[in-house]
Amino acid sequence: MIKQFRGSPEEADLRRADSLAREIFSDVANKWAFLIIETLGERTLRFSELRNEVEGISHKMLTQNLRMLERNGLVERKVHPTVPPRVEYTLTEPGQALRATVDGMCGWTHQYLGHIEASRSRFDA
Amino acid sequence: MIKQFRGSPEEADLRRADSLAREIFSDVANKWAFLIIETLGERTLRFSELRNEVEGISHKMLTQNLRMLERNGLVERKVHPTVPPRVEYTLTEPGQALRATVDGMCGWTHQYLGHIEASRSRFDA
DNA sequence: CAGGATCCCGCCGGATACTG
DNA sequence: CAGTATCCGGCGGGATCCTG
Repeated sequence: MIKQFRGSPEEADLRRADSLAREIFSDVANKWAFLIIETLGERTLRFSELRNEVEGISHKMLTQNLRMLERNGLVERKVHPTVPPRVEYTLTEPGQALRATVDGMCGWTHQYLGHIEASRSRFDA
Repeated sequence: MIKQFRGSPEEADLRRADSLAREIFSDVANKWAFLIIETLGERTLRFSELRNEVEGISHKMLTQNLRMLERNGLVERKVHPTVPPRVEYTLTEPGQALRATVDGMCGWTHQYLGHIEASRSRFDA
């Protein structure tokens, strides 16, 4: 990504920004994060609701990814101090922005389902 | 995703399509695949060129992901029967379509870099 | 109900060596 | 140069138990 500015004073900053970008990319570009974002959509859901709707996710993976998303400011975590506790998750504005991308990928998947299935059959032969 | 059509004759097909979609999603929604797609862009690159440009990827991960992408019909693999061998990889049309999504995510990352960094600092405190 | 802590198995993925 | 095969350490992630 960085090819120019070799040795220039801006270089250090650019490298930092670049490595941070890569780090964020690694965090977020994972299957579970995407599915969570997609499931949340514009709704507000509780932990257990997410657990039920994101098919196949384990307790642990859900908490881990929610923490990660919260840390990066993509979801807001709201705790209601009741008993039993009630914790709600909502996409923030950056989260919503990313959701547009994830939506795009879902659309892509459905659009090319046929192509892909055919390609697989060809390849596996 | 599937809520309607319970018990209808279409149900089986829908379930298949759905599970296939999830499978594709799991395949493709991973860091290395994204970075490879992004790196390829509109160019045609050799194995070793990819290895150099996709920073930090190992030999093994590169081959694995290229195979996966080829199998799903996202990249075309062209072998030149010369010695030494020359193998070139190019995004197919479905691959290009997905690249649009990945590009979107890259843009997103850079756009919200500041927000995210700030959010992290807050969270880590 | 939300979620930390722990245990532990499986496989992910890096390093290395070998073929065409 | 591109790619397969093998080995193996580390951690990913599931299952389970425990708190507020």
